[in-house]
Amino acid sequence: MASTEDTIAVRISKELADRIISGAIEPGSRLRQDHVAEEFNTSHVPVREAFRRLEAQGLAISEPRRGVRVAAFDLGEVREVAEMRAALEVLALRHAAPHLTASILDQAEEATKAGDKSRDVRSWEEANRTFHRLILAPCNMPRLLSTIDDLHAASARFLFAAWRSEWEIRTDQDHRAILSALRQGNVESAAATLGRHVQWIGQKPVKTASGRTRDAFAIVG
Amino acid sequence: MASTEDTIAVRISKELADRIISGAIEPGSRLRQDHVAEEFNTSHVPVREAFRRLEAQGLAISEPRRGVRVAAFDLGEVREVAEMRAALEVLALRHAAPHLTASILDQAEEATKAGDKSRDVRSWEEANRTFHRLILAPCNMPRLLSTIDDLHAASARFLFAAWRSEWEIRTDQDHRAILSALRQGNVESAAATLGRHVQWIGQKPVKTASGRTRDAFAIVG
DNA sequence: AACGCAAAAATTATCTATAATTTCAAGCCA
DNA sequence: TGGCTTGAAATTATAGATAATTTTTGCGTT
Repeated sequence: MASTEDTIAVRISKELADRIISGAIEPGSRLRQDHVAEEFNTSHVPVREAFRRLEAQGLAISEPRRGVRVAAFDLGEVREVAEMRAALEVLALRHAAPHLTASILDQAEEATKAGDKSRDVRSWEEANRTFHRLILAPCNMPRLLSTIDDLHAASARFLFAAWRSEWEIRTDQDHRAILSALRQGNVESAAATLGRHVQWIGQKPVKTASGRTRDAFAIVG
Repeated sequence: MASTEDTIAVRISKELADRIISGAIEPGSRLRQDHVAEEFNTSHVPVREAFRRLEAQGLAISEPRRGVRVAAFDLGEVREVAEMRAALEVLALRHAAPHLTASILDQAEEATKAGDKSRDVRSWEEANRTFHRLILAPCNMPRLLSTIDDLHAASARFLFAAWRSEWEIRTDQDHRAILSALRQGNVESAAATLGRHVQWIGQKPVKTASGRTRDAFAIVG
């Protein structure tokens, strides 16, 4: 990671994005530029630029003169992101399919196996993201891919919010079905499965701060 | 337009976005922060934030320590934006359809008529954008709508680059077909037409700086 | 105790100044 | 002539300082 290449603003935005996604900073909490600046030993100018980047990714919300806060989210937004991912990943897959090689599909299968073996959410999420990236990247549509990346970041955030600690091992049949369809050159079937796959919304009871339990939702694909 | 409400950075980014979209600033040309700052009578700090916003919209590209330049584009990107718009606008329409009222559809029809009467690209583009916004906004998916907005900005840029001056009047049958399908409650048909509609890429010979002619491409829907 | 007002503190937004890097052009050498 | 070096000018990136706004706190009143 050539982080020395990056500008300070980029470094800060990446670090903050990580914390927001992982849940280390709570939704709705304020991001204070001077505090962040002090933590990273910089002035607040790069911090403000980092805030603009987070805003663009949908991870933070800025109100003029009233500061920046970590974006909140609800079931509606989980659904929205799921549907956007379905639409865009299907589009990307259709364009990527002609350029997929056996080697790429093998790597994607490895990623699936890694996901199935994962004993915690974080490593499952990473493997899952790798799978999707591998089969979509050959579409060669940079704007589409970067939009999908932002949606994956949002997905991961929802996921970590719901499955903070416990995670049960599960084998991903969808990934396998997608790979098998692609290997047979059946792009339509692969696309259809992918579209259904990323719209599957998992549900899980979680304890709230007040001790009560409610259902949390997240995209699990 | 309560531009006094906006922060200086937002005002600058809006103005620069306008110029980039209209073609007043050429693709590839550098945006120099001190020059922009001087023009807007500010320091360069808000200018830098404006640059980050333009970057997020895909209108500018920033290379660390080497400055920001207006994003270039080619036929591939025109196609990419067209396909993303098709996928996302269809999604938005499906969700908006149940909330569409007769009044909204009437307004959309007015927008279509305004487009048909337009004698220049700029007013046609505005009417077209109004039409799409009207029928999609009720989907109530803010993230989706803002992504679509950015894609419309890109579309407009391609359009203005191709049809800088001449524009021929044309009646938009697609818009009418979409409205009629929606009035009959036939969402699937409306969505299918919309998907085809925004992927239609117009082609037009334009004179290059060197006096030669080449084909320019743009999304015309 | 609850409410509202006012002063103090904190915070954001912007400006000015400085350091670091890149660009560009003139001069030099092969 | 052509490519390379070098230094000046331009430009970006960051720091430090200031003005303006918002939030918090504390006090007095009901």
